[in-house]
Amino acid sequence: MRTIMHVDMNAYFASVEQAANPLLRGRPIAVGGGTGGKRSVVAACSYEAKARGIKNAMPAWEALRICPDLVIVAGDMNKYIYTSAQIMAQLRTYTPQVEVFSIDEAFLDLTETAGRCGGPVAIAKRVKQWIREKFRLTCSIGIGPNKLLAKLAGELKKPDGLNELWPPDIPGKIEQIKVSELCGVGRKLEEYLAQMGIRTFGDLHRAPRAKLVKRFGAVWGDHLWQMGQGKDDAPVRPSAYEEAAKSMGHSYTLPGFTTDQAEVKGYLLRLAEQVGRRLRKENCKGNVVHVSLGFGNYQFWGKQRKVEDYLDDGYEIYRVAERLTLDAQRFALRNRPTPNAVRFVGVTVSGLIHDLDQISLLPQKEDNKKVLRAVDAINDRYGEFTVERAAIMATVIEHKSGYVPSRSFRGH
DNA sequence: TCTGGGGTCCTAGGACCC
DNA sequence: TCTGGGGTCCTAGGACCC
Repeated sequence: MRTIMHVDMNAYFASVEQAANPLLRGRPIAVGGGTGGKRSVVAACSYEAKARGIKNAMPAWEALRICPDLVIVAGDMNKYIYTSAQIMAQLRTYTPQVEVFSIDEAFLDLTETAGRCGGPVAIAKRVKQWIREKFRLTCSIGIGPNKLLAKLAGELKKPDGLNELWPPDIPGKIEQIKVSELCGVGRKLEEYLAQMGIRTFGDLHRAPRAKLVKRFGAVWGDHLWQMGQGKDDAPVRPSAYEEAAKSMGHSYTLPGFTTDQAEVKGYLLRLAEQVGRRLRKENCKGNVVHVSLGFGNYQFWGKQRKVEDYLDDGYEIYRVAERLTLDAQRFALRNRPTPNAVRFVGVTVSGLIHDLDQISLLPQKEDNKKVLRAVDAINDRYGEFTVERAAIMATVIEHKSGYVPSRSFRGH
């Protein structure tokens, strides 16, 4: 049997901010996410805020309504990445088998090494102490025979917990856990399972395999059944084996609705340029362009097309995306009382190939390449969109939208 | 009560080829 | 001429995660 440990930082972003600033300690605080302003959401909140009813992903305006003295702090991603990297490095001193699951979560396979360090519980205690002394942060640690049970074990004791879950505890100790606590069971699946009378882990444990397979298909049905038995074969995968990205995209929610085609195209171009820049930075190209528009009321329209060439030039990506949106007009006319009232724009490129310097297929025109590299260099040095195409500038000047491109972040 | 942003994986149906 | 079965590729859409 394996020995797996799951380390989960408690209220990570918010705790880092409280550790850095004594004035924030003991107070309900939230770290803002999204694009900022009215549409921003709570990316992470302190336990004091949780006690007041604040939840992750809650819109900022709602959070302030519930808790007027909530302190909203602008996130500082660099700080979180820096702290996280040091914690992950410390975890690797116990085993090289560390899977960085997200910025604030990791799995360790201690099967080979726990014996030498006095057992998994002793390791967990040392990890918790190190993190507390070094960063003033707490974490929850779960230990079990696989990732599923290790994560669940930690989940049961929050914050600052240390808990074990082994097969004899199935389903006893976790009989009453809601199925939605399981990684992979979201809102919809929870709903479907409830229709079958499956609400708790205990219910799932007793559900016949055939019934689950019949309802959810061979892949998910079997997966759910395995979970119900507390089984999980998934290996801990060290980050060295991290797979290359399969798609890259950016999206933007407008401050309000717009019916102005030119404005929509301006956003489309801007997003395409962002995607292109990232593709070049990561030294890859893609040959499938996806575009999606939101028309309000959760009416989303999307279209994708595979193209002949592999692209990393934002303007070329834009041209494909722009052509794809021609259909969107018809969709909008059919589905919306107000035609073309766009609220959301997204551009994604997939079908990625990586490490182009070695492969060097589909040579681009040399001077065009040089221009792109020069623009990249300037933007790398002075910030995103210091230099952009004239069409984008026109959009910005015209609408003064206050658009701030931002990479997303969120922690739990 | 309602559009945050960036991803991955799975299913299903149609087109096309042999 | 009509029909079959198997495989692959492409697109659309849904669900979920952090």
